[in-house]
Amino acid sequence: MQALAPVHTIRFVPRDTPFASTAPPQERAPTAVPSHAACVTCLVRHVCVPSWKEPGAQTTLDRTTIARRRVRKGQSAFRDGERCEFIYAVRYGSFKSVASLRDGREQVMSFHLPGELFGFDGLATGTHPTSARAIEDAEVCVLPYAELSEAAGESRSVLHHLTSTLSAELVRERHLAALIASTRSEERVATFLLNLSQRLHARGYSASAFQLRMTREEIGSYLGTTLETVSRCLSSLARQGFVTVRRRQIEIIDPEGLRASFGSPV
Amino acid sequence: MQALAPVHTIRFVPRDTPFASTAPPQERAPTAVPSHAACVTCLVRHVCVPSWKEPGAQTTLDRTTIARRRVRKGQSAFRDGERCEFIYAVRYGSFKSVASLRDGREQVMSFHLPGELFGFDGLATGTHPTSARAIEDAEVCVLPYAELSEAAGESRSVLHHLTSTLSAELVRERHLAALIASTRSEERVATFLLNLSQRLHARGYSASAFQLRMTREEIGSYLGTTLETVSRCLSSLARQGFVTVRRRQIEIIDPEGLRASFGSPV
DNA sequence: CGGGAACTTGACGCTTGTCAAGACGTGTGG
DNA sequence: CCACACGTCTTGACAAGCGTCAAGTTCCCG
Repeated sequence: MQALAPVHTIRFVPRDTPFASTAPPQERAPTAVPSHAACVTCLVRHVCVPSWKEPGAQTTLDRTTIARRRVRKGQSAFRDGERCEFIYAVRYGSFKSVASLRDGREQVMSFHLPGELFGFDGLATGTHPTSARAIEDAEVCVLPYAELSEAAGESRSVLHHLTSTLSAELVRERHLAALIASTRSEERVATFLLNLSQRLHARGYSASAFQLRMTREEIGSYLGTTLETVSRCLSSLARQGFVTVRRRQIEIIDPEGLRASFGSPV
Repeated sequence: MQALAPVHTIRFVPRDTPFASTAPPQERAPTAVPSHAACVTCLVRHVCVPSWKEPGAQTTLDRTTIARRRVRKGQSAFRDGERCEFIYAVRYGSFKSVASLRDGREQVMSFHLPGELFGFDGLATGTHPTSARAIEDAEVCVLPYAELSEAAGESRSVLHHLTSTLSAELVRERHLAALIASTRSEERVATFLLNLSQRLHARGYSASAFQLRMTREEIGSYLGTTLETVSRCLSSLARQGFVTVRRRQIEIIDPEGLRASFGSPV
């Protein structure tokens, strides 16, 4: 448990690092020195909640202790039906949000990569409608939502970031629904790879070479198809020379071609 | 243009009114008397933004003039690419949110019924990613987002409603994605009817008999299928005795059976 | 009353789901 | 260190679901 302090928006993450190891990525010395230890060394702090407020401002969040929590592969950050009291920030590792279908199957609703926030789906009812399960060993920061909300009341900047983040989530879900609704499975898989690539790139990793953290089955569930079809589509994309695929190791060889042939339809 | 005043949460809408006419539903005398004329007579005020704040509180919104705007069938409340400056509340009529696909087709992302808010998708980037087109003659209240945001900073209750509304939208989109991803077209159509029924019921209309405001093609686009398949599914559901369908006039005869056979998979 | 939009229904073929067999990789225990 | 077992992935064959094309009907609006 460590208190949170002002952190400015600084990019210090090395670019073009392959997103390959399951171990936490190496942390480097920041190029500027924020005042508190907990976030200073965090790989993803420049997109995280502490960077939301006006530089120099003080909010409730600054007086709040923020827990870090290890979550082992297969364990949940929160479960379906639990009260929604926290927002989570991925420090390293990856998560999936899953809903339990009546027939016992699981529907994957989204994936959460390092530096991304999750848990907003419980704000509406106060109860999480999904579970957030780690798909590899992971660590999260646990932000009490009451304090975050309080900070939003104190700082226009925090409020703005909060609503923007929620709206961005909303748009992402819409894109997914539109993707599934309007395209064939090969295009869905291609778009999924481009999307992963872009998100990893935005976090300082390589956009062209990365390792999938999820199984074919999870991708299939997410994209509204089956693991066999995902496998076939990956093989097909590789045969066409857009990517190379070796199990979970992906290399995007022709991103422009991919975008041109399958780029997001919206 | 009329100023907005405190409005308490009052249910005065008659229940079990068929959702049939395209004309604005008749307005009745409220059972309690809020202090301002503009919202007093509004059919949907008890779910609208003015009801968000603490009873008796004053916020920026109370000093803001709120425009009403008629939108004729086929016209847009806002277009794809426009700056997002307003949130819209449907007074009467219905809207669809559509994204333009690269190939020129249109993807329907959601429908907005009387009493519902829309326009939140533009908060993330400041620009609307979709157009909101009236699918029948409609009227909206136009709430300046800057003032709404300001009011959220002033009132915890407004802030809470704002984030809850955004989160609820998020959950709705997720449900849609999950529905399209995990079910056959007949189940999608059945779920769509149940969802419409529930939303209309929540607004005081009949849950069992209503009129579709959208074409088969729009439903098909929304559900990730084609107008022909929608038509076939409606016929099939009718043949099984769950509903009666006469063009756009829907009657849900066996809601329990529908829910049991096709009820939302999540 | 006429024209067109919206809808229904049928026939056919493509995409994809399902079932099955086998390959590859990884972790575990002898 | 090797063998084995299990999870994951690939590929093939077949069938079902649904998209596409087409023809005809109903309804609404001018």
